[in-house]
This record gives sequence, C-alpha cells and structure tokens, in this order.
Amino acid sequence: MNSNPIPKSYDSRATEERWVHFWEEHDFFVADNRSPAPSFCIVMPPPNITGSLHMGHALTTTLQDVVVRWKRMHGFNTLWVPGTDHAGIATQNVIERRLAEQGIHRKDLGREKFEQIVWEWKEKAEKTIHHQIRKMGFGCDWTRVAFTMEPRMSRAVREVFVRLYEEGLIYRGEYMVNWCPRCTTAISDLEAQHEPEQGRLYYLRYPLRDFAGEIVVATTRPETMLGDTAVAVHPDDDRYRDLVGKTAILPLLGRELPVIGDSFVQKEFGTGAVKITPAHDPNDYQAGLRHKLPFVQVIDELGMMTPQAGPYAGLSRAQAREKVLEDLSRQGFLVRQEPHSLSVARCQRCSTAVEPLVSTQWFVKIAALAEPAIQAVESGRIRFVPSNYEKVYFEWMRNIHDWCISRQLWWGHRIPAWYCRQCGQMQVCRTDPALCSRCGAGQLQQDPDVLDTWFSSALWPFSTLGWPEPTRDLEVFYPNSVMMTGFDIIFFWVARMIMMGLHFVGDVPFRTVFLNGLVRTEQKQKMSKSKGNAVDPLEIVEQYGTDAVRFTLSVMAGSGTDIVFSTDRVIGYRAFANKIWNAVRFVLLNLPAGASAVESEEMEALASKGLLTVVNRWVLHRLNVTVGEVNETLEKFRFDEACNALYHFFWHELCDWYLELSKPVLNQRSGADVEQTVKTLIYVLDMSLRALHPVMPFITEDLWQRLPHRGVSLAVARYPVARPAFHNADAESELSRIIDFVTAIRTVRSENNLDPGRRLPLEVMASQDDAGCVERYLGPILALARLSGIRTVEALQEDRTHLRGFSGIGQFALISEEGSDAGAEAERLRKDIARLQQELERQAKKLSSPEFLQKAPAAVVESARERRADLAGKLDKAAAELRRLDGA
RNA sequence: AGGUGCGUAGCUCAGGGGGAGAGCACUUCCUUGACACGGAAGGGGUCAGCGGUUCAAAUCCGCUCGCACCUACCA
Repeated sequence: MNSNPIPKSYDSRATEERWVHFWEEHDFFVADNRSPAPSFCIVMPPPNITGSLHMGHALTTTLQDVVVRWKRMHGFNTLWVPGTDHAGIATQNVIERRLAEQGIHRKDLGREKFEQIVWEWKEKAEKTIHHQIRKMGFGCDWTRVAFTMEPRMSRAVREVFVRLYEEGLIYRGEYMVNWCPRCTTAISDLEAQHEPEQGRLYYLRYPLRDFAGEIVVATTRPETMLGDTAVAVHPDDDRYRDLVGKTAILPLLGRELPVIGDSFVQKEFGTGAVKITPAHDPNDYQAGLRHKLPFVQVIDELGMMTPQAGPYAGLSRAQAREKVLEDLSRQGFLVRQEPHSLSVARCQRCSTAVEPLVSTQWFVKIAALAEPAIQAVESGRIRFVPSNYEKVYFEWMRNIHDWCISRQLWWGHRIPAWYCRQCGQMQVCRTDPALCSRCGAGQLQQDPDVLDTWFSSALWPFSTLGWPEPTRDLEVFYPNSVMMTGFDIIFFWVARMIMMGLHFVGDVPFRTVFLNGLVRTEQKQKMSKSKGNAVDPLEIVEQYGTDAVRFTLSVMAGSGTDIVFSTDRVIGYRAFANKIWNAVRFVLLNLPAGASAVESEEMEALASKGLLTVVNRWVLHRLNVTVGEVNETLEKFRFDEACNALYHFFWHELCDWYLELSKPVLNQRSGADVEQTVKTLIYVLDMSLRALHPVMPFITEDLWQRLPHRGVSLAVARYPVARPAFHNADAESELSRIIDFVTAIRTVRSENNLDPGRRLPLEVMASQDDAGCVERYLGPILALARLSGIRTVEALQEDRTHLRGFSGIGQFALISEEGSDAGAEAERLRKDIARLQQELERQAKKLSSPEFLQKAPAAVVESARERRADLAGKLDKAAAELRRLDGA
C-alpha cells in the first residue's frame, strides 16, 4: 500500500485520514455478535450535542480506544458503541442564547417550532462530533451509533419510567426543589452547585405584639422576610424560652408571626433566633411542615417578587433586597449588618442563583434502588479503578436523597403521563393513550415536563444494546466490560447506571469502572469555554498529529490524578513519533530486496536453537520484557506505565543501542549474521509497532504497511505477548557490561573534550574472560566508542596522553595526543571517591550490624555484600587513579 | 462541618520498607550515511516538617503545616 520512498520525517497530515477510511472500509471496528471469541464491550460516554469535543473528551476517549484496540488485537470480540447525548437543559440553553441574539424567545416560537430548531442543531452538532471522533482515530462501531433521544432510546426511557411508576418507585408531588429562575425549571441537587461567596449577615428587629419587647433575627437574604410566617428559637434557649408562643410583628408588612420553639435552631448562630420563610428555604420548609405554618410565596418562578410581597411586587430578587434593606433601615428595623461568607447554590448550566421553590414535580424513590447498587460494589461485582473512588461512591450512595427527575423544559423525553381534562384522572403508560382510563373522555393532555437528561443516560449501557428487546447484542455484550469516564460524573452517571442496570437487566452494567482525572491548563486551572482557557484538542491534533496527542494524554493519565496539559509534552511525543518513523526508515533503507515478514515461531526457533548473536538475543529479550510490562500495566489501566515502557524500550534500547549495534553488522553486506540481524530487525520492529498501535494507531499502521508484513491491517494484527523462548538473562547481563564499557569510554572522551568524531586507540587491562567479551564485540565497540582499535594489556602505561577510565570490564586508557587536564580529572575523581566512600560506608555499616545479618532476608544481605564489593572495587580503581595523578 | 487525595529534581509527575527515578527544561560538545522532531556526556533532590514502629523509613503509623477536590439544610 506504500511503495513510495519513505520521506525523511513523519507527516501526520499526509497520513492520518487515509487510514481512517481504510479501517472503516474493512469494517475492522464492527462487532460480530455471533463471534465465538470472548467479548469485550465499552459504551462510549456520549458527548453532549451542545458543542464539540473538548480536551476531557479527548482524554477519556483516547484511553477507551487504547483499551479497545488492545483487546481487539488480543483477539477479543470487541464492541465500542459511540453516541451522543441530547443534554436537555444544556442544549436548550445554547439554543435559547442563540435565539436571544436575534431577539427571539422560545415562547415566541412555540414548543413545536423550538423543538424543530433544536433537532436541526442536533444534526449539525452530531456530525461535527462524529467527524472529530474519526479524526482522533477512535475505532468505534458506527453501525451501532446511538443518540439518547432517538426512538430506540426513547422507548427504553418510557419503559423504565412506566415500570418504576408501577412499582411505586416514581411519585409525583408538591415539594421544595431547586429552581433555576433563568432556565425556569427544577433541577436536581447535583445540578445545584454551591459556591462560597462573600455576603452580609443582616440583623433585623421584629417587635413583639402588644409592645412586649422585640426579637432580633439574623438573615443573609433579607428580601425573604416578606414571606416570613414565623420566628423560631431553640426550645432550650434560656434567652428566648419565655417568648415561645408569643407573637411577633413582621416589619414592613405587619404580618403576625408566631414565635415557635424548634430544636433545629442553632443557639450559637446569629442571635439564636431565626426568621422562618417556609416557601423559600429548605430548612424553613421543613419547619413550616412541622409547625403547620402558612406558606407565603413572595418570589415567583422567574425570580420576581409576587403580589404577596406587597409594595415590592414586580421587583427582582436583587432589587427587592435593596429596597427592603432601605426601608428597614429607614424605619429602624435594621439593627446592624456584618460581612459573612456563605455558600450560594447556582445553576450548573447558567450560574443563576437557585431559588428554592415549592412546586409539583416527579421524583424517583431512590433508597430501594441504591441498596443493591451499594452491595454490587461491596461484594466486588463492580470494581472501581482507582479503588479509592469506591469510598466516594459509598459515601454518596449511603446518604442519597430522592431524585427530582422532571424538568420544565422543551427539549427532552416527555414524561409519559396524561391528564384527563374531564375528570382529572392521570394515567402513565407505554403508548400514547387516546381515551381517559376512567371516564373515557378523549380530551387528554400530556404532562408538559420532560425528564432529566441523566435519566436516559442511566440506561445507556443497555439501551444502546437494544433493551427492552431481548437482543443478541444484549446477550453478548451485557454486562459491559468497563465503564471509562471522568470522576466528576460518578454520581450523575455511574451510580445511576449501576442502579438502573441492576434493577432492569438484573445484572451490573459493567464489571469495572475506570475513572480518569480532569485535564487542566498549564496554570493548573480547569479548562472551560467561559474562562476562554480551553485548549481545542483538534487544533493541537492538527498541529502535532493525532498520535502525539494521544500518546501525551495516555502517558499523563497516571493513577487518577488530574492532568496538566502542556503543549511542550505534545511536542516531545511528536519527536517520539518521528523517532519511530526514522527507525523504520533506517531498516527499510537497509533491507535486502525480497525480505519477508518474520513469524514469532520462526524467531523463537532461531532463539532457542542458539542461532542468534547475543546482540540479537538481547533485543528480543528487552522487547519481551517490555511487551510483558505493557500487557500487565494495561490490564491495570496504568496507561502511564505502559507508555513509558514502550517509549523507553523503543528510544533508549532499540534506537540508542540495538540499531547502532546492528549497523556494523549490516555493513558487512552479506553473511549469516547479516541475515539473522535483518530478520531480527524486521521482527522487532513489527512487534514494536503492534505494541504501540493502540496508543499511536496512525503512524504504526502506516509504517507496518511499509515493512514486510502478513495481514491486512495492524488494527487486527495479534498483539505481542511475552514468550519464554525470548527470555535471556545472560544476554541481558553481557550487553549491560558492554553498554557500561562504551559509556565509560565516551565519558572519558567527553570530559576531556576530545573530538567526538576522531577514532582513537584504546588499551584495556582486563581479565581473560572480559578480554574475550571485548573481542566478541570488537566491531560494535569500535563503532560506538569511536575507537581505531583495542589492545588488551597487562598494565597501563604511565603517560600523560593516556586518558584513564574504568568500567566493570576493567581499567582502560584512551590514547590521544592532547593529554588530559590533570587538575580537572583529579577534581572529578575526588568527587567520585567521596560519593563512593559515602555509599560504601553505608553498606559496611549495614553489614556490620548483627541484627541486620540476623533479621534481614538472605537475598538482601547478599545484595548488600555484592554492592559493597562492587563499590570497594570501584573505589580502589578511582583511588589508584587519583594517586597516579597526584604523583605525576 | 465532614470526607478524600496530594506535598519527591527548575516544571509536570511516577515509585512506595533494603542502591533516589522518568519526561521536559538546563550545561558542554557534535550537521558521524535513520532521525538536529537528532546524537554524546553532564549538573541538579536534608523525597513538606516533627515524632513513632522497624535490623532498615521517601515508602508504614501519629501529629503539624500547606494545597486541591468532593459532600452537607448552617439562617
């Protein structure tokens, strides 16, 4: 597919789109529900159709793709369901704002026309999101794409609603709810976000009737005094005990207020006396119910003062506060005011201060659903990763409140309840009824409210698979394998999916919940469009390539912590992509004509028959270790560790050492060593590309297709696994000696500022074994250390132009004309010696302790001995070297 | 007010009872036939503080300080 000469560097823009098409044309991502292979299923958390993908989506979806691709390559029958969410309140907000720009209110259009506009918006937004998902290389099953408000999903929603209603788990009633006066809808507790704010505490004087004195109350919302219907004190409060049962007079309006005793009052706060506004405060609401107080609503659903507010009617809440304070102050009822910090509940979507209001709403009785959902996690049937989120989950679930599910919106699933205009009968049913079930009249009106968006999202793991139909998909892919999403929606979504899944499908919706952190800016701030600090992932992708972005997000996805996004990191991993590109390019340029792919079995056979050079065995061993690590860490969702292992192997072992070591071999042009090295190169690169593919799908596919390979696509190639035949501890230790030796020589060159290019002769004082080792690797060592030759000697000569160094192999001298800077070298040696001595003392001290020898494990003692010997040897050599220099 | 988590190199973070790690940044040198999106060699840390357990603590326990987030009806 790629016969063109390979360019000098990787160009993501010229590569990516082609492979998206290629994968989709071949249906690699379409799940087969008849496959005998074990299944692996993830449903994608559906992005809201409010806009486009942000960095948070890019993160969580990248991680999902990594897992799904990895599982697919391991032979699982993988299903990854994509989709989008209608996001009721959020989308309605977006549309309303756009209409407002043209001076239009949705009420000017009417419900039908408004819905039509939103549907048009949905089509566009969905298209954008689907395009972005493809651009990121996410391999999901487009034949199963879903939208929360499409007919299939709506049917599931209605089924769930009706069943819960029939089971008595959904009820309708008049309660105090969080109300957003801008969105003009009820919202759930979770959607009311509490923010600390600096306000004031106002002390108001309420006279007692019959000139019996006064009582001073403290409030942060003076405007609500207009709705006061009582004053409460703690029954045990000596200051006020006598006042209980008396009557106070509400300033400004003159309403009579009973003074009641209620233990919810905190004696220490304010004056210990509190005004009671049952219609506008959750606490007072409860108090109002307990004491059967009148409910006077002074604020309406638009946040304006009602006629009940008397002269203040028609003012906004803020205006009313100002005017009330002014009047109270003028009439001497405002005793004092002081700064006070309080938390104000605001609408999650529009930031308007929430107004607690009493209204008729629908609720889910949640306790019965929560119990099995708690047990599912307690028993380990669902596992959270990272596991500490289980505590968070339990904490919330054990203190859960009923869920207000009705919204006074136009965009969402309409509540399937109908009211008879004749007799008032309400019926809740699966299909739209024509006649009243009681009086038979035909004039039915459907409840105007819609359901909370999360009500439908809660069904996602099974509604997308066809529930309530008993589909094959449901049978094969439920429970889903993993739910991967941001930790911020653990209550909104994860908890509710667990409750619904258990209740309606009879099993957990997924076995594992993986929660990722938030993506933050380089200044550690939350990314948000309103702050204008959001980084558009697609822009970064455009600039640096999808693979670089995906690798960055994956490698930074540590264990549950937030991710601080940095473009520098992306640039760094773009360099990694380029490194991969060039490694393959090097091999391609050195490949003999007609070279073919190498199977694992062939490579294993060569390895176990001892037909490979130690260098080749070494790289296979390192590959093998890496592959084992990657599989292990991905199993634990440790994307950071998996990526680091891959990065380190590819760059610092494969490129830095193996490719360099193979160059002198390849330069021989022909022979058995050349042949096996070519095979090893092809094999190791093939496997490396496979291993990297889940994280960097584009570049790996492109390069794999250029290399000799078998199979249609890397996307469906087998993921490498650790193979015992490749394990080789001897090669590992031998190569590490060679690497140390070469590094030591390079250090001497570098420290003496020798021309890195010039080839110099070297003399080494090595044991017979070590000399043999050096002999075996002569070619590579000469090449890597830029030597003209190596001579093994009994003793090193005393010569100022002989630059000394040492490694595990032995002491050596690099022979140059220039000679060394003896002073500088002595200084370095002293530093070395100091460090070695310190370390040696530590080991010696440890080994001189009888308790250590007695109580520490034998292996630890042994390694301490080895370390002491090693340190002592190095110290001797360094000391000898220093004596020589000082003597000279 | 409760809960959870975190303080490790200049920055971002991993590690988690027995030799302080990575990436980026930094310093010096180098356009050597894959790659300057590169190569080689370096510098840099009382692992927040104090106390305890242990033969051994960055790691376990307690306290203190600092930071972050979540939950909650404090007028």
